[in-house]
Amino acid sequence: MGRRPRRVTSKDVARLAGVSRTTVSLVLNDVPHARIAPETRRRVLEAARQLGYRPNAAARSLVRQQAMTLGLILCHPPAHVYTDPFLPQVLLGITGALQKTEYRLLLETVAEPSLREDYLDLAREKRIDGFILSGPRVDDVALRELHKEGIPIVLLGHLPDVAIPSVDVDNVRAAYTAVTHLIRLGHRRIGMITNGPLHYTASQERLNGYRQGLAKYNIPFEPDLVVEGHFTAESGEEAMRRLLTVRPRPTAVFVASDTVALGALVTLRQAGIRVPEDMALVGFDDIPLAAYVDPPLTTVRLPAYELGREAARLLLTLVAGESPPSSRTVLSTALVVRASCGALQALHNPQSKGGETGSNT
Amino acid sequence: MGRRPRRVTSKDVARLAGVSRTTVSLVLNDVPHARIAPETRRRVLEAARQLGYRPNAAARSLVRQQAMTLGLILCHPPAHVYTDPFLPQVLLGITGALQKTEYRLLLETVAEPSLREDYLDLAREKRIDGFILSGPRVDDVALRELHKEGIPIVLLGHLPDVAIPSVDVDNVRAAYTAVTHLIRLGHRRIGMITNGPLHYTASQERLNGYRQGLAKYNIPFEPDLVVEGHFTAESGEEAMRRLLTVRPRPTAVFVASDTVALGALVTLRQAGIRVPEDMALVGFDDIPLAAYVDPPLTTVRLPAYELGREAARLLLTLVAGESPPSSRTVLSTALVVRASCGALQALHNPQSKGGETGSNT
DNA sequence: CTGAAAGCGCTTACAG
DNA sequence: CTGAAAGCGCTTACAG
Repeated sequence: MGRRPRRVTSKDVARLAGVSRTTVSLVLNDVPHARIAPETRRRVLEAARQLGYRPNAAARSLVRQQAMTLGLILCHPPAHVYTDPFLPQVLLGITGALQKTEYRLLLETVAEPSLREDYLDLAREKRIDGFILSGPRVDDVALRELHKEGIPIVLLGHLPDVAIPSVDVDNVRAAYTAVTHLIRLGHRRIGMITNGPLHYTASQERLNGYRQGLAKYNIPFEPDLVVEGHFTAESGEEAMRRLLTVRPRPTAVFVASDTVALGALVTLRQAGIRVPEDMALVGFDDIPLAAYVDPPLTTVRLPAYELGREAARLLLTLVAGESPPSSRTVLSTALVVRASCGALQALHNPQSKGGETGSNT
Repeated sequence: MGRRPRRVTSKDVARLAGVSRTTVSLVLNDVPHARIAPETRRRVLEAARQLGYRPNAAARSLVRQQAMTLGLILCHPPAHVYTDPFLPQVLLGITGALQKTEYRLLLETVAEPSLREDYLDLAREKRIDGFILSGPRVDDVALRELHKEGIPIVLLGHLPDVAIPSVDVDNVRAAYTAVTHLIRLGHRRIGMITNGPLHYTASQERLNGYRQGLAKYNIPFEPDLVVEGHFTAESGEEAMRRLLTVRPRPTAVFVASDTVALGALVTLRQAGIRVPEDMALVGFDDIPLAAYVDPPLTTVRLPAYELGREAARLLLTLVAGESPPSSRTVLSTALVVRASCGALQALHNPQSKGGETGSNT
């Protein structure tokens, strides 16, 4: 490590350009109503360039009362984040939307117990001007508090009966589509493995979609046919084992997470149950690898990149003080039909991997 | 959006506690040599609590000349980040290490062309006190410049002939282990699919490990048997197709990325080539799903969480002005033997599917 | 068209 | 043991 070079401040630039710091600031910030002589402007720009001057972010934040930083708060249990093949895309969507702006992204992961403290402080210290909260929980009181205080917040996912702007997919509808797809393929006895515990809004909603799908076709709901997953492939393995003990055995299973579905697939393989011949499977998420497992997974595509991008855009309008066009953005999902549901087989096209897609919106 | 409540500053706390702002600062920061009367301290603490006071981060940064923020710069092409099942774990490792500290994490993704500008500015604006750079590239000049200026930097990965502290695995050795494992199983004709283009240090090194493995056993290196992957499963599909045209055909392939290997697996399936009976496969990374594909992937485990954690720890000592115990941390990898390499079959593992267990020689 | 001055909210010598 | 004052590096009315 070398020694830090002397800091260069606006004072240095002013001196070199032979103007005041005011003028330096005016020029560098391109202040609208400031009329600066072209020659002066040139001199300032040149001096700044020559000195490699960059305005100090802290000083600027202090005077502007803006951190120029947005937060991304990840409220998932470690087990989830760990296997989340989804996060990178969301991240890319967010940073993509921020790219042309002066805003930067602060990342915070929140362990369960300390929910409150952490991002409350982040906002109160004015380290961030607003934030995206991924994986909001119903029991999160700090969140409602912050929202009341006027901190710009966007939920990735959503919360019932809270007016916080959100970006999400219609989980109910998506699950409904997945299940009715199986029903139309002739299945009447369809199991479900949830993606996570039911206090996660998304888990609950996907379960609702499953029930609505059954109801639509007058298939009675059987609690025994629903097993809870816990985000991991491992939990899918176990859930499927449980499901296989139910009699009569289901002929199809809707697994509300591809990662969990991969675990289920392993159990099926070990039990010598062929997919889709003996058991049809539909997943959820369309993780990048869903097309590459055997058999390729029929699943519901979640627009991860777009979710991140839209959340960031929404937050950007919020911190700009504008009111957003809509405070609840719902992006559409699409059923991606591959081999695991058996639909392709019915079409005598066992090789296909891309599959047909049908939008559900 | 409600209206922002009046900011509470140290002045408010001082007034309520009946002391000066100096005393407030002294108490709240627990300044070592300040002797504050217990009763005064209590009053200050109580006032701060009552008002929900949190020191303004910008003001604090300005006076301390520390942003209390560390950067994580992701220098991967979008295609890589997109499918990186690895990033969440690294992230968790980093935020875990930062949890007990006052440092926060700023995330920056860098698209190829604009390499220079972006994080140069971040550092020059003093928005970050130092950073972790993931995926350093040999042609990155900005990086060397910043390092010369004394900005604390830790490389996730490493660069030849640069004295920047780094955290990495020994890619050469890991690849060597993977390849010699195949050789010991009897293979003599072993192909390789790289994880990415060879200007990535890691890709180059894994290729070197492959060559060293062959050399050790006096197996001549054949350029035709090496095909470049590009981080994605799709690229693995294509690479394997190319490899299958080589005559005589390899009996085993080392794929330096699990994600890429999954693509290779698809090609093999489509060609009716059984793994491991007709073709043995060893991957790299041990992505969370490696154990859940068919056949389960033998691979090299990369300690993703630990890499993130160690990088953060190293950076923390650097920004604290201390010199680190070692400026090059090398974490160890481990060969994880599953079914795809055929080793389990040789042991008469009951799990293995039917078919001959013929020797691979 | 440009500059002097105040102020953002802290911390930290320096007095007392 | 505690307070008045300076200063971190900017921006922004306000004069001129």
